[in-house]
Amino acid sequence: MGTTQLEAAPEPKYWHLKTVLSDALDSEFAVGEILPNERDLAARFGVARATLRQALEQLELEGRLQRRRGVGTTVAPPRMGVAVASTDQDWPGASGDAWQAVDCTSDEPPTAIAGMLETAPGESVHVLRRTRVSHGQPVAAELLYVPSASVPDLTGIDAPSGAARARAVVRELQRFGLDGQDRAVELGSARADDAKELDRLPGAPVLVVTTRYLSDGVTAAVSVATYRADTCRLTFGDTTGVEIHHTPHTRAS
Amino acid sequence: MGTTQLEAAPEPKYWHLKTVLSDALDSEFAVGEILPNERDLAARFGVARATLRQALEQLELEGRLQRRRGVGTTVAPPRMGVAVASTDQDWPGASGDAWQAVDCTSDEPPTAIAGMLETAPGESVHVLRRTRVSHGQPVAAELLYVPSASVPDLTGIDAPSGAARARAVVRELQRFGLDGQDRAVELGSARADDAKELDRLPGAPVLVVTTRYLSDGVTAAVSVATYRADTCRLTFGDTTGVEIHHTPHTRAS
DNA sequence: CAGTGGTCTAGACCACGGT
DNA sequence: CCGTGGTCTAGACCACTGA
Repeated sequence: MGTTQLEAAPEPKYWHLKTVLSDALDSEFAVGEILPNERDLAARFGVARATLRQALEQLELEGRLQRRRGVGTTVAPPRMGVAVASTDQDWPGASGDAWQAVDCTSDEPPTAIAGMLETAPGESVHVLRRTRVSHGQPVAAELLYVPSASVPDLTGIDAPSGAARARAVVRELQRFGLDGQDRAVELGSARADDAKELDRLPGAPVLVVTTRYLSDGVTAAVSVATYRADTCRLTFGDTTGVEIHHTPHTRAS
Repeated sequence: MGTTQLEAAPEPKYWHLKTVLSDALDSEFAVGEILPNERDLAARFGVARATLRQALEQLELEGRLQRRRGVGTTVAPPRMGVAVASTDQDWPGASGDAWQAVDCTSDEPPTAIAGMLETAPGESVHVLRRTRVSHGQPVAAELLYVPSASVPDLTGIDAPSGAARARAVVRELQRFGLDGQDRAVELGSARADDAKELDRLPGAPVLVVTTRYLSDGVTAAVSVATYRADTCRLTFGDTTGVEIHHTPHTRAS
């Protein structure tokens, strides 16, 4: 027999702290309420501020807290469900979608994008910037790459750039048939420009949704959308509006 | 005193450091190569170890690095594409899927799950644990909740628990028609049990995929799958095997 | 065993938001 | 201006891995 391991597993302080805080959030705080500042909290729990911050960071990552410099730490509402794909596949800009065109320029795409678009090296494409707002706050920033070949009838548009041109490009795109979409979701950290759009600090965790729009068997456009990982739950499927009470994750059963 | 302010950079040190390291990874290191240890790296860049670690953490979050205690920091291969949904919707356990049944118990589900299953409070359901391996390493751990009503013909099965029973439950599930699936993806941190399964530390960032299986208009089962966020890119759509060269994110355009 | 990353401390200063 | 969270330092010890 021998090794009866009771496993006196030394749980890290910040991990235990996270559990304690999480329970406190459930029982003693209301959504939107402001927590004591980090220095007070650290003193109250008898740990260094860095340790306390490690716990807060995890809770923010899980969407339980929201921290803003100069303001304080508040209890976050449950993550909002954001529909990424419906059963019926549509071009970007289909009527009633939640995206707002911001700008349109012409630029050389990153190599990874150029590879998906199968454009020649150095070839410029239309680069649309769009943002998505849900429940009154920005949830996603998107860069939509559209090769010139996908919007041949754009010559008549006078606006050389800006939101007006962006809408024109989207309008032209919808004249084509859409064969399908390929999507991928991965974790990333917000670039400086996206972070600004999302009202977060650079490096904030984001869910990066890369979508390839297929028309006539070729990639007609590629979209890279970065969603705030702290506030969003991406939904796929038919009943996008269904309420899921709370993420079962990180909660003890 | 560290703050050498000759650089007109309001950019945080760790952020700049991350960029420098990222470029170095592209140009000077091969996949799998071991980096110098954190103390040496910090000294080389003239920063405290904590600051260096902040940069490494971000790079690990983005899937560029892999760190293992007692071993070192290695250059991670590009994220692997993991198919989460195909066009044809299937029950879990459909022939040829990548999941491996591990265990099956009967337990009361978390309240959030019970809400989706619309089971009575306190009612026990089958809880299957499955793991998913891709390219030789574990990528996901799943808990599949199946109400007894969804598998009425399970009485003949002798195995009270374990992998054999898990496979039996899955087999019974497939006898029903599948109306559709609802999926949601969100960021979470690995619970201790999932972390062990995924060969990561507790708290590691994971992509939580919650799937609701609909049959005859009711929720026949709910699955909560946690994917390693550092190594996985979740793919949705028809051409799940398509190679996407590199995440365009976090790379300067 | 030695070396690695993981945790933790007790300070300090900075950047930002609101008053 | 003050108070907040964000960044940074220079140590220390612990837990794990592999030889």
